[in-house]
Amino acid sequence: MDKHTIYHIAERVGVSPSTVSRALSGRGYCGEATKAKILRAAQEMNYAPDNAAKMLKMRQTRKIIFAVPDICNPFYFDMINGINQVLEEHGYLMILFYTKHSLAEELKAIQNLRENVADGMIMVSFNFCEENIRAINALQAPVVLTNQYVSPDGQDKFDYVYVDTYEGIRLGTEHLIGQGIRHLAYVGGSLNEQTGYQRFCGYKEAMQDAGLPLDDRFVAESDYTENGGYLAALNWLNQPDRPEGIVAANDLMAIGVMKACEEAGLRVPEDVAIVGMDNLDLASRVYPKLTSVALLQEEIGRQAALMLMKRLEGRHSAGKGALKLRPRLVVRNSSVRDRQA
Amino acid sequence: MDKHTIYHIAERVGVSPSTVSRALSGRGYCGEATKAKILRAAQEMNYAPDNAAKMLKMRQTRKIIFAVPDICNPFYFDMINGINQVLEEHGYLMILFYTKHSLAEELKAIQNLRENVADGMIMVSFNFCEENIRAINALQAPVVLTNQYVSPDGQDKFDYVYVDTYEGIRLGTEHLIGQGIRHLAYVGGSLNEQTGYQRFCGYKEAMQDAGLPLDDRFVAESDYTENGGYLAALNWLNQPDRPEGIVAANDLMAIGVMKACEEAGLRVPEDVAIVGMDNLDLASRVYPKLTSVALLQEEIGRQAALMLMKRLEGRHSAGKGALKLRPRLVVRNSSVRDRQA
DNA sequence: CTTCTCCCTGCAATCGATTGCAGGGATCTT
DNA sequence: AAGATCCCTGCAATCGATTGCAGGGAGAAG
Repeated sequence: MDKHTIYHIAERVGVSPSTVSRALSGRGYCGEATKAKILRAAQEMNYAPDNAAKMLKMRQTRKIIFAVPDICNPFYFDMINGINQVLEEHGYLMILFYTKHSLAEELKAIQNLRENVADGMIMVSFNFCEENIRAINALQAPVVLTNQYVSPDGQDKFDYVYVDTYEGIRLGTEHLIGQGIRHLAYVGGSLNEQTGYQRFCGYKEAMQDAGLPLDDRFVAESDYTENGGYLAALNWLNQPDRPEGIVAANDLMAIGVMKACEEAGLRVPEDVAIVGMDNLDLASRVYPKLTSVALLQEEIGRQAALMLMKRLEGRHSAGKGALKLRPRLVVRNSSVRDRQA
Repeated sequence: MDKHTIYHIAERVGVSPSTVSRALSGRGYCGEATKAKILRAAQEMNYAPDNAAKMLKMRQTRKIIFAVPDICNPFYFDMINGINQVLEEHGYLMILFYTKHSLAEELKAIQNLRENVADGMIMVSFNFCEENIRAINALQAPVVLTNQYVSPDGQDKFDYVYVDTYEGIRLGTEHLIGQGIRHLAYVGGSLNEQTGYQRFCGYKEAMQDAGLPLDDRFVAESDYTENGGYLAALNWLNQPDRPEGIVAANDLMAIGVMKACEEAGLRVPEDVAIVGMDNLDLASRVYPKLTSVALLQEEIGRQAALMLMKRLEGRHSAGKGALKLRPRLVVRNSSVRDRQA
């Protein structure tokens, strides 16, 4: 039951620790007879190798950090799932790090990498700024981001995998326009942040291309929560010229919008048509079912993990990796007037 | 940018590595002047301590494993959240380990503990059997289970925190009976597994206490998935003496049951009243809103983590810890006939 | 019989931080 | 002035596994 080391095994079998190490790891020469004796002794003594010692000597942890802004958002669980599939195949473990949308926590995650807590990191960040980008670039360990990020100078050392959310919002907006709706509103995230701004552009350009006017009163900067969507919609629905269609930059906000419609006594989609984005499990369960843009989060997780594994295994070491996936519109009842809910 | 060690700092400042270690860790004596010089040098050299070396010498990792059967089930998100709150306060990281409901994977998680990958583990297991119980008992590291588990001999060394799901199902069943429903059905998990059996007993005893007959035809052993609930209900709803009320042992199955009702053209709750258990976020979002028994998963996570922290900090080392939380019924539309959906 | 390989094994250094022990200097006590 | 006390610092061992180097034995080749 006590902790045994290779030294104990060595003593018992009557060989040197190095031989034990070679027998157990399979590296280097080792005679069949001694190897068998060593393996049997290890078995009998219930030997387990010490991870810390291995880490120290081998200079690798076989762990990666997944830094995620918000554990509560179901969006990320699909990513976790995708990442985990790949890690498992490669014999890595996942350390889940919750950054709470805060720069300070992201820097803590980065610090953990500096301390060799893990071999690499996959990060979802809404806080791109000079400070964390510099910190990431200074790392030895590879990092994969899952946001779109346009590097100012093209000098950044990290890879990224992302879905084009500009195109996603554009798809959703064009879908509503295609339903004959001309008076639209948009609720998204902060416009000061790259992702939030790109999504808004998807809306803006779809409107412009259809020759529709853009009204500031019907564009809300919110926070990706259900309540945020609810509040934005509540404001619009009281106006005499309320919108007939609302594009939300994620599903949670779209669900908040639906709730506001319900309270205002408006029917979805007859009075107000709605599209969301993320295509959460939830989207097909709310009433009416929510039309949403699928962002393939599981696939993103898988691809990000694959990219990280490549880096860690030394292949693919030159150049920056970037992979862009295309979103897909999933049409349900919240946006189509001639369907049954 | 290169990796620096305390030896480099020592050389630069002109002291010994031990002094550097003392200055940085704050343990042992160290003069103020030298300490200041050392801290400044560390700062300038961008020094980061090596986690592996620290782990090896200190014999602790400051990580814990959370072994969870199913990453896709939203039930566990809340637990992760609760656990994480406590870990963060104590400066621990979480390694997420996905056991896929498989004994082999649970044993792998245990093996990781034996190899000192983490200092302790919180585990959700539906595979209690002699093999993994023995493996857990043989561990040095503390383990907290979040299932109810009645030890045959009282000799087990692990703690547990759980919600009494027997009482939960009983609450749900009594609620339906209280609505005047006399013809009930129950869909749960395997009866060969402790948790599954206890839940069934909650149903059975509530029925018996109300003087209602128990009919094997209306008890289904399923698998806690939406589809499992769907199939069980489909079978019942075709019968001439279909049940007026269905108790499901979790929300996903309850939602499957609702789907079957919808397809069979039966109204919920007018034709069939339904209660679930878990009180997922989803329960209040489906249509009609699902009455469910809340199992306080976030609180369980928090309590389990607290118990583990106590063990790791050496307090509370004697005796087995057990904490039982009481479930709570949340009444919504799926079970009450005189409400609006 | 000698020489050259080819295996197998042991010695000892190494990864980077921590810590018990002891020595030395400064200050205080009697 | 001698001894006691308190700080500060360095030496060296330690945690447990890995690995380059070299020595030794067996067999093959000449």
